[in-house]
Amino acid sequence: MLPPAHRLRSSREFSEVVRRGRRAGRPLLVVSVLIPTEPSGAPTRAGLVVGKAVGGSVVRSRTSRRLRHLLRDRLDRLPTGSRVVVRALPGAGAASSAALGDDLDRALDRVVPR
RNA sequence: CGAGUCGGCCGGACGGUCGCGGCAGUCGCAAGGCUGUCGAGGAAAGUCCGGGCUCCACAGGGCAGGGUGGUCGGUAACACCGACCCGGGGUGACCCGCGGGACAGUGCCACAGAGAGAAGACCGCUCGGGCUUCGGUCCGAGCAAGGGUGAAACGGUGGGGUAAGAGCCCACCAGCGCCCGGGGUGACCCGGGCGGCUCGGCAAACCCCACCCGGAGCAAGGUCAAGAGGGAGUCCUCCGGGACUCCUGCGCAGGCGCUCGAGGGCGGCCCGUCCGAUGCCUGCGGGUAGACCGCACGAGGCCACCGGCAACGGUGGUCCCAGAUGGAUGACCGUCGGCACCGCUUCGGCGGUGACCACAGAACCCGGCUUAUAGGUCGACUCGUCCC
Repeated sequence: MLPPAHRLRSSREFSEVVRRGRRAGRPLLVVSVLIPTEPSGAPTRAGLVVGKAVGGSVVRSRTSRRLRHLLRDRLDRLPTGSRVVVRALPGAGAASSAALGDDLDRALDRVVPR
């Protein structure tokens, strides 16, 4: 888990970010980001989607733990107050942390304005 | 030393950097910080049985339905466990058994075969008669020993008997039924006697018998705030607020009813019985959830001693051991260990390479069962061979 202040908690927020946010796909994952119109002091919040297509429960848990650690180190790259959802694609279960981090970096590059 | 049987345990280790959740303490108005401590499994899995717990209007009788099925014990309970009995397998340790009833009734027994149940005569055996090319062949009567079919053909061996034969008769054996004696709590076992001379299998076919079973499930269920409002979220904003979406003992419309009772519960049906009034039914629109409790001290783990063949029980001591809720229990790096492959080898090993490291992730909690599982380790026992 991320610290409570940085978590997305409800199903409604997840679908909102995925539906209305900017999206960037990579072979292993898809990143959706919803950036507030005006910068605010609110914390950046994130959530993961790791579905059954990724693998069994052991594989899913391992994948989401890896993604969580990778995402934590990159939260400061997003404007404060933005919300982000990372969805793992079927290949993610077999990927190493390094490969996942690579895809995550490239996706964020395309989604975040500089 | 070799082959094997049964059971128990472990299932990566250490270090570094960065992190997460619970609890306790402490600092702080608060957000949060700091310190300490704990933090996945033997199957957490499949969700197949059994219970605890919670709610329901205490759940009664009959029918229907479901389950169990050697005996005795263990247990909260079980379809589980232990010991024993019976049958089968193994030289043995030991293993396997869906193990009540086939004289309560109904039904089925494929293929092959003449015949699959109070069955049957294909080859065959015997006697009589006809024909004969003297090899046989046809008709009638008797028979079921031998052959053949089959998973299974209705006792076996020997003798008597006969035209040939047959429990037709006799002896022994097997089997069935009944009786007596002995052992065992019991399933059952041991011994003896008598009887008709003989009776097949399938109940995981219907069925019969005995015993057991109320339903729904932690999204169970409860507490708190608001009082026609409240809560959650998004967007806009002139920061006063406004708009929209969703949820809810909420709303709107129509209907029925308040002891002459709408409607409903007691799993299904019947009987019976109970509940029942700002209540109930129908339609419209709307379906993954405000916070907290339940929620982790329990049929609990470990260690002694006692009882018991054992499963297990009793007494005493000691320990506190996950509790998340978009869901913690970890991520990365290094060293070691193991495995596979390659090279070298003085056969002891040495070096290198490898996105090689079993099955698998708690969600109310326990007891089981079943299934998955790389590798390692310990113990008891059996058989064979050799040595002393």
